[in-house]
Amino acid sequence: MIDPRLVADDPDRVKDHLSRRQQPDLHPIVDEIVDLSTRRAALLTEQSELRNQRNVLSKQIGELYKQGLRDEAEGLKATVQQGNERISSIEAELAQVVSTRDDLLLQLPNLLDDDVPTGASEADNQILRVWGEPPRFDFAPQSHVEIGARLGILDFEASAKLTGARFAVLRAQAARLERALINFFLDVATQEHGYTEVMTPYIVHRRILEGTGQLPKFEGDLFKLHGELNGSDAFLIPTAEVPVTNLHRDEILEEEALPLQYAAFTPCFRAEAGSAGRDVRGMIRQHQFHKVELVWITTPEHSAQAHQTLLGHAETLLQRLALPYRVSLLCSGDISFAAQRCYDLEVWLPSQNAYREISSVSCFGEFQAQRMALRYRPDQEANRKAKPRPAHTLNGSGLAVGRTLVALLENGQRADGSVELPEVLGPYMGGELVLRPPSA
RNA sequence: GGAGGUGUGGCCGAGUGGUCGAAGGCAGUGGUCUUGAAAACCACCGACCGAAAGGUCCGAGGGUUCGAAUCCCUCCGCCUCCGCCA
Repeated sequence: MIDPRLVADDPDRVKDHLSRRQQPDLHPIVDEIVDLSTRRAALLTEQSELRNQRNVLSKQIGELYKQGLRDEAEGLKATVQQGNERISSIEAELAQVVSTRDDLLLQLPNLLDDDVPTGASEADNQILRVWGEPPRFDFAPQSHVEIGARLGILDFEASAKLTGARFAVLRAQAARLERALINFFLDVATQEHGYTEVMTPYIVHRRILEGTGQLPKFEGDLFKLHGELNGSDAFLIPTAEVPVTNLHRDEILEEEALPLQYAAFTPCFRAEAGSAGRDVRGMIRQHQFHKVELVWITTPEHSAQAHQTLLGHAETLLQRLALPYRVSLLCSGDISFAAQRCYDLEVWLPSQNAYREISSVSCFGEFQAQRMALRYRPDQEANRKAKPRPAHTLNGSGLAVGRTLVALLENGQRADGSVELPEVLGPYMGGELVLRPPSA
């Protein structure tokens, strides 16, 4: 979340960012937070004074008893009891004020980075560069659905039997290709780009999702477990970002330990609420898909550079796979709730004659760190205590596995119905780099 | 699922309802000593809120009390045994 102090001190700046995000309707929330912060400060001061009085008097009572001065002690007790009543009412109001303020704070999206272009929609995103050439076909290119059916490796009828729409069954070479991509992505990340691989739970508690910003606003996008798990509401993760970024919540990391770089393969579960009718066919938009996610935890001084590095890591993967893609910088109206700056990598899909998102590389600044109490202690000069500061977090897909598989099938398709895969996957596919129909 | 135990500062580990934010040890930091290092010795050494005074934090949340790390309740984590299971 945004630093509560910043909201209180410079509400106009916050409102300006909300306007850029096309959300001026949130302005009243800012004003409310300012009021609540003022009230909170007053209550805190009064509470602190009363507690001090209680502590002082309680000590006196103890001593009076030791000296056998019971009557004097009883008199003080009455005073303390009176104070306690006032403390109780202050505490009640304080709890109310703080929880209301925090609820509101959690609803505010992140501040935007200066270089985020102002715009209303996807159409205003800035295309930064285009890599590779969309392949030319001397036949009408088919979609991965047709290709997969002809090869007998994508089976949407089977998945429909199991769980209905927006699921897929992968067979034979498709299943192997999915697994190959996972391993390829993880190997590059861990062996070349310095990431530590982690495997995490795929079910997390509510507060974990609040930490990364999916909750409280987007509960409808998530699959929620029925009933509680270990004492809390629990959800299927929509991305590895959630468990991985939260790995160090409630910690204070030493600056010299930063940056932390994690790579995680997980399935991702998304309800896809509100996307009815969009991309219903095929593997583009699924309730369950696989993704390798790259996560950074670093300092405010290094996060901008880290963002570029991370972007480069994701791009490397597309380049090795020889998939044509472009990079865009999301505008203020299209960028997600928690992000401060975000690049999308979009891969070329011949069947759609369009670039489609395959990776989203975001810098969150301290937004997530504030929410999850993820801090670091800056390197300090001798004898000078350095206060802990919120760390900066980043993440990027590296890459979405299902969509990569789709892109490979569609870009690698040939007139005879076979598909040619890039060289780099050789070791992962047992050297079989051409997928052929069963009869061929 | 059944039974029992346990949860204190970076780590280990004392702790009685009252002056405990918490003994002691280790680690760490600064210093004395030394040519240097080690050893020894001395000092410092948690976090949060606050301009400050001061306040809060002994797994979490409630309760009892003038006062709770210490008593009571609920929850969570960890450990051991049994059962079940990949």
